Amino acid sequence: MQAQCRLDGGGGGAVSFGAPADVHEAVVRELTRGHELTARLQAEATRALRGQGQAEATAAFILREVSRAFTLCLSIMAGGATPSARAAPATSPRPETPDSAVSVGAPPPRAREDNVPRKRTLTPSPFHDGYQWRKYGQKKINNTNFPRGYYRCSYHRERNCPAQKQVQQHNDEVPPLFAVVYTHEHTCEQPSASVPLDVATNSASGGAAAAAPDFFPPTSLLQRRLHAGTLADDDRAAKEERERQALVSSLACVLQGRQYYYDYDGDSRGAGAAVGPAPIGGPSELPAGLDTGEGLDVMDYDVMNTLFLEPFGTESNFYGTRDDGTLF
DNA sequence: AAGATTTGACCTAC
DNA sequence: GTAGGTCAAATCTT
Repeated sequence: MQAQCRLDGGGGGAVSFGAPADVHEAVVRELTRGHELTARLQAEATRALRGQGQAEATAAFILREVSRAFTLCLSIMAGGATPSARAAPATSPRPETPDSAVSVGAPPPRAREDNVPRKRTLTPSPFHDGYQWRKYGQKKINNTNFPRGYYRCSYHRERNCPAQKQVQQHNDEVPPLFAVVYTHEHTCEQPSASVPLDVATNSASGGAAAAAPDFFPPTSLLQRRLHAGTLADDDRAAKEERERQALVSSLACVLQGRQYYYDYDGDSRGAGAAVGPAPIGGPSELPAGLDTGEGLDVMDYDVMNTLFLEPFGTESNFYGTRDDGTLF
C-alpha cells in the first residue's frame, strides 16, 4: 500500500500515544475505519457509476485493491495472520479470540463451537455494507449498556445464504459507533448487483455481489420497493433526504474521530485534480457545507480524496493533533 | 395480506 | 446455573 501515514509515538510524531499497545490499537482502529469507508465508497461508486462501463470497472478494480490493502494491513496488525489464515484460527498467533482478524477493544464474544471465523469492526453506519439483512433476534448482553441485534442475510431462506452479523452499539457518543461482527460469507447473488462487495471477508469476488447501497432502514423492505420501482415519488424524495442526512452524519462522525479535515476548492472539483488537504479547524468544526444541502457533495469529494486519490499521491496527506490539542 | 421486527422462551456450551 | 445465540408467535409496517 502506498499510503503514507505519519503516525508515531514520539514527540515529533503526528499523534501522541503512550505504550506501544496504544499505537497498535490506534493503527488497527484507523485501518478499520479506512476499511469501512472503503466499503461504503465502493457501494457509493457502484451506484454513481452504474452503467458507465470503463469508469465503473476501473473504480471497482481500484477500490478492490484499496480494500485488499486494508485487509492485509489489518491481518498484519492482528499478528501476522493472512486473510486466508483466518479460516484456520487454530494456527493464529492469537487463538484466544475467534475474531482475531480485527480487535476493537470490546470484550471478546463468547467462543462458539462451530469455529466459524469472524470479523469484528467498529462503524458509525452498521447497516450500510451493501447487503440486505433481516433481524432475527435481539439480546441484552451482560455488562453492556446496549442490546445486541442479530441479523442474517435477507436471502437466508430463499437462497440458503449463511451470512450473519451482530450489531451492538459501542458507545454513548453522538453519533454513536457500533460494533459489528460478521460471520459466514454471503453465497447469494443479491439484486441490483454490479460490483462484488463482501465486507465480511474483504473478498472482492467469491460470488457475493452488492445490492444497491442503502443507509436507512437497516433491512430491506424499503430497498425492495425502491428496486421494484413501487416507491412513490414523495417517498423516494423523503428517502433520498434521509440517506443524505445519514451519510453526512456518519461521515462527519468518522472525520471528526480522525480529525482529517480538508479544504474544498469547488473550482477545481471534477477536473480530477487532488485538492490540497488542509486542516481547517478543531474536532467540533466541520467543513463548510456539511450541515447544508451541499454537504453530501463536499463529503463525497473529500472522502474520494482521502481514500481514493491521496493514497496514491504525495505525502503530508494525513493530519493529527499535538499533545496540546492543536492540529498539525 | 405479506413481510419485517419485537420479544420471551428455548437450546446449548461453559 | 449462567450467558450467548436462535426460534417462533405476536405485533407492526407497508
